[in-house]
Amino acid sequence: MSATAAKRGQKNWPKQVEAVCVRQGLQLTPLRRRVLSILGESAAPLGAYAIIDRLSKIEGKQIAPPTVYRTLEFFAENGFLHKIESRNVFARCEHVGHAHYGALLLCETCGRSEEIEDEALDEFLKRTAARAGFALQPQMLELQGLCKSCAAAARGA
Amino acid sequence: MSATAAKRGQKNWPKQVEAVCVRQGLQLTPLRRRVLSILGESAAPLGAYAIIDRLSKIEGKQIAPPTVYRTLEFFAENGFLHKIESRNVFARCEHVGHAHYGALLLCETCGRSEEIEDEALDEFLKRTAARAGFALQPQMLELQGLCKSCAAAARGA
DNA sequence: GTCATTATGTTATAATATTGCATTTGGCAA
DNA sequence: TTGCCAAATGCAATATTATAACATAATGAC
Ligand SMILES: [Zn+2]
Ligand SMILES: [Zn+2]
Ligand SMILES: [Zn+2]
Ligand SMILES: [Zn+2]
Repeated sequence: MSATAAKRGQKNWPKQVEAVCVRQGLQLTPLRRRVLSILGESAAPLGAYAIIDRLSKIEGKQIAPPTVYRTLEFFAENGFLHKIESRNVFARCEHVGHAHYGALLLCETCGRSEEIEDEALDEFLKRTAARAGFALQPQMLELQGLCKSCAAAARGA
Repeated sequence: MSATAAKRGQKNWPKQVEAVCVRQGLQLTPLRRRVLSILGESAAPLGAYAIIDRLSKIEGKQIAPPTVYRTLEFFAENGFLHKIESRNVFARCEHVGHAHYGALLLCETCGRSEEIEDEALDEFLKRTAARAGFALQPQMLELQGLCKSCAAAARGA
């Protein structure tokens, strides 16, 4: 994805979420809108406490963790957000409303994540796991590496 | 892998670790041996605080977290242990001394983990990520699902 | 033995996340 | 409208996971 496309995705994400909420009768409350906006503006996925801090600034008073964790849970349950378990951060879903076969590509240098959909990957994994008698759940892989620009920078250095 | 083979692996793991330590001149101290034995006897991967509790029982006094975290770090750095980031637990490496291409298959029901080596999987992932301009680090995947026996039990239920 | 290095002990604290319960809000039926 | 229920939020306490900082002890090289 180009940098332009990434920016477009970032800008559109709150609107996409709002559209799905309207369609499905989900309450997009003021609190949820504020958290949506915080997540929407971040270049890289955010941790819960980073969100708590920003929200507290906006509200002008200290917000307690459960407030934010519950909001994040709401977004994750409804497919708007991915929790990245290997880093304890939350990333916008870049395919709101789509089926999810694929992976999150996580850059170790800049912290950004990119989401790819790939049914062939899903199939490959299922077959690989099946050889060991294992039945995989549907899931987003977390793959660690370097994004295009950080890899280029590393080569240049 | 059969249940018998799994049991063999479990029994042999401390000995394999010891052999590698001797070969590489790594100190297998009394503390490390005790932690090795705790990990060697567990059916499923253990969290740091589970290890702290068991070790404290064995030693007859409360062991502090850094003691255990440092021991786990030693095992992980030397390729004897995998930290499972999605669950905050530590699993015996089932291929001590081998190259690592592959995945940890994690059972959501019984908590056990199984390690597979698969160079083709590694290749597939690299190519998939490369299409997005991403350069993957070598890494063990974490794949969530049901192990053979738990999947069978679930079908039977 | 001296010294440097590695390993362990200990205290405190950081970072991440959840429980439980009180209060408020929003939707809806009588 | 009013009363009610369910969903959402506020809030305090606490649980869980992990690290920092510094002191002491053990080990190995010379
Ligand atoms: Zn997604
Ligand atoms: Zn990057
Ligand atoms: Zn391994
Ligand atoms: Zn199982």
